Amino acid sequence: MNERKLKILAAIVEEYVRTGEPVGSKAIASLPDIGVSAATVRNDMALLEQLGYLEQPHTSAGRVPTISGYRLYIEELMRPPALPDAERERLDDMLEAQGPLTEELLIQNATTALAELTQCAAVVSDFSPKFSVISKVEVIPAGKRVYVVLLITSGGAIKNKACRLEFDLTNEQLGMFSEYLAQNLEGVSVADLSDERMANLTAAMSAYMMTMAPLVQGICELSRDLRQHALLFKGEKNLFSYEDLDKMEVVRFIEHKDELVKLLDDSFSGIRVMFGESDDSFVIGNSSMIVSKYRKGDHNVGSLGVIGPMRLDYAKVIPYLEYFSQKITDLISEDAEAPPKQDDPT
Amino acid sequence: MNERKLKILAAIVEEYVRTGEPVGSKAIASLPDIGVSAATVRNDMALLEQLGYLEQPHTSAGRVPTISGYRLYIEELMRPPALPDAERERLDDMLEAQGPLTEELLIQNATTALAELTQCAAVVSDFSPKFSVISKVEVIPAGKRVYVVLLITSGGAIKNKACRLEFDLTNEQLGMFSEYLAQNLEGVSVADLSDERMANLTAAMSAYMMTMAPLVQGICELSRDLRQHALLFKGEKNLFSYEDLDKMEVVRFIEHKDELVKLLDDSFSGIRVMFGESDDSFVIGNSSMIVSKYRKGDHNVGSLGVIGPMRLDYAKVIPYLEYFSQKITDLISEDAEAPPKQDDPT
DNA sequence: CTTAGCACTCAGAGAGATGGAGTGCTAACA
DNA sequence: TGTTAGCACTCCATCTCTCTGAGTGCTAAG
Repeated sequence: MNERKLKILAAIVEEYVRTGEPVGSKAIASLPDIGVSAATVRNDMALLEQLGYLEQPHTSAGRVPTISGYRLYIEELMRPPALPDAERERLDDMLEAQGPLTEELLIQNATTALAELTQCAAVVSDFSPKFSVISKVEVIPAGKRVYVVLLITSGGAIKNKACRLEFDLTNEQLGMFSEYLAQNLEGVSVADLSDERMANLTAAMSAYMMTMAPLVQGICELSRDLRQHALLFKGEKNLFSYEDLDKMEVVRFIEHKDELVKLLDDSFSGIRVMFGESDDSFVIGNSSMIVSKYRKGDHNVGSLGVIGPMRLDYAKVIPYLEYFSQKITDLISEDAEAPPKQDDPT
Repeated sequence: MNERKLKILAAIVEEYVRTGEPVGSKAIASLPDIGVSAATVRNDMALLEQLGYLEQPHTSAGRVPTISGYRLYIEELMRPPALPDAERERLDDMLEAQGPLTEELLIQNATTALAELTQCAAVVSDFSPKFSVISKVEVIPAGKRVYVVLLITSGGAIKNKACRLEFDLTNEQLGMFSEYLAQNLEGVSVADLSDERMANLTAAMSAYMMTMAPLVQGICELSRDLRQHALLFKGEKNLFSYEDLDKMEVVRFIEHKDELVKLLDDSFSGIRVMFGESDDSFVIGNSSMIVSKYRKGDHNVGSLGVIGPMRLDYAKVIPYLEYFSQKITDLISEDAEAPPKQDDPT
C-alpha cells in the first residue's frame, strides 16, 4: 500500500464527489499530480478494489468509493485547508445575528448557518441548559386566578408557563411564596432540579400552602423542559434535492426523532462520521452524518451534526463543523464561568 | 348541460382523485348510478371537454379534469358528508392536547392535526395576538444590569426578552417604572401599540429616565412581535411523497414565505381554493391550496390552509378545514369577550 | 336520444441492435 | 520489478422497431 495508491484513492473520492459519476482510470491518469499512465492506475485500482476501498457498479464502469474508502479518505487522506480569516469572520457573523446572544439563540444560529453553508440538513441535540444555574424564579399574577411562573437561567434561557389556581393569592402569600422559591431554587444548578427534589419542595411547602401546588407543578415542568435536551432540525428540505437519497427513507428518518437522538447523544468526543447502511440505526441509504460534540466547561452538553449524501465534500464540511462546535464551546463555557457576560450590542 | 353530464363530471373527478389514472368511458359507464352505455358517456365526455372541464393527456387516453373541472366540482357538484359526531370528537381531541389552551397553542395544534389528517402540508398565517389586549407588563431583574421584560396578553400569549442596561436600577426606580408601564400599557389593545405610540412613550419618559430606554425598546420589539402575524408550516414533508409534484418547485415555494403570506392574507371570507399554475403566484404545478379564514369577534385574524396535490379529496379535506377554522373562531372569540376563560384541566 | 359496432390512434412495454466507456490481461520495455 | 501500450472483452445506456391494448370518434341502427 504505497503512497501513490493512496493518492489515487483520494483522487477518486474527490472526483466522484465532484461529478457523481463512477471514475475511470483515464480521468485519474490525466490529473496533473498523478504522473503515471492509465494502465498503471488501473492496476492500482484493481488492488484498491481487492482491499475493499473501491467498487464497480458493473464490470465496464469506473470505480466508486466504498464506505471503507470514504472512511480511509476522511481519517487519513484528506487535507482540509485551514479556514482563511475572511471565512472565519463570515461564519462569526452568521452566528451572532441580532440581539444579545443567549445559548439557545447561538445554537439555533449555528444550525441554520450550517444547513445553509453545506446545503445539507443540520441537526443539533442540545442539553446545555441542564448545566446552567437558575438565576431567577418569579411568579407573576396575570389575570383572575392565573399566574405566570418564570424561570431564568445563567445561560440566558427564559422559560414561562401560565398556571391556574383555585383561589387568588393575597399579596402576602405571593410574597412569601416568591421568597420561598428564591431561597430554594435560585443559584441551584438545573441538573440538580430532579423531579425528586421538586417533589420534596412541594411536600415541604404544600403542607401550609396547598393552593399553590399548580405553581410548583408548573415550575416542575419548566425545569423538566430545561433538563431535557432540545432537538433542532434545519434544512431538511435540502436533502430532497439530492438525487441519490431515497425520499421515503429521508422522511421516515426525520420522523423517527428518537432514533436520531440516540445517535447524536451516543458518547464520544470530537468528530464522528456515520454512514447510512440498512443494517445500522442510521438508515438513509447513500447518506452520511457527521457529528461533532460541543462542551460547556468540562461536560459534553450537545451534538451538532450534518446529514447529507455520502457523496459529500468532507474536506469542506468538517472544518465548518469543527469551527462551529469549538466556537459554541468557547462561548457557552465563558458564560458558565462569568454568568451573564454578553456584550451590549448597542 | 344536463344533470347527467354533471354527474359524469363528478364521477370522473372522484375516480381520477382515487386512482390517479386518466378515466375512460367504460369505467364511468360501469358505475352503479350512471345507467347509460359507454358510448353515451363518451358523447358527454366529448362535450365536457369542449366546455373545458376535461382534457386528454393524449388522443387514446381517458380524461382528466382540468382546473375548471375541479373548480366546478368543488363549487357545485361535490356533496361533502357532514362530519359524524365521533369524528368531531376525534378532531376536538387533536386540538385540545396538553395544558391550558392558549391561542397560540390552539392554532399550532390545528395546523399539526390538519397536516396529519390530510397528509398534506398545512399552513397558518395568524395575527390574532394583534386583537388581544395587554393584560400585564412586568420588568424583572435577572442578573447584573440584565432585566427581562415580560408581556402577557388576554389571549394567553406570553412574550419575554432580556435587556441590558447601562446601570442597575434601584428598587424605587424599578417600582416607578413598572407602575408607569402598567398605567400606560395594561388594558391597551395590541393593535394600538403602534411604533409611534411606543415612541411617544419613550419620549415622555426618557426625559427623566434615560437609562431605561433599552427596556422600552425591548417592549417595543415584543409588541411588534405580537402585531406581526406568525407563519406556521407543518407537514411539508408530506408533499414530497406525491409523485406528481415537482420537488424543486415545492422547495422553492416553501422558501419564498413572503409570496405565501401574500396569498394567505389576501382578504376574502370563508373558503377559497387556489390551483397551482405557472402564471399565478402560487406556482407549484399540479397542486392546489385551500385556505379558510378564521375570525376573532368581527375581525378576520388569520388564515388556515392546506397545500396538496391538485388531485386531492376535496370532499374530505374541506370539511376538516371548515371545522377547524370555525372551532378556532369560536374559541378565540370567546376568549376575547371573557379574557382568560380557560377551563382548569385538573 | 341512446346504443352497438368498427376503424383509428397512440403511449408504453418489450426486444433487438449499436456505440462507447471502461476494464483486465498480456507482452514489451526501462 | 514496476510501468506502459495494445487489444479483446464486457455491459450499460440509448435508440429503434414492433406490438399490444385501452380508449377514442364516428356512423348507422334502434
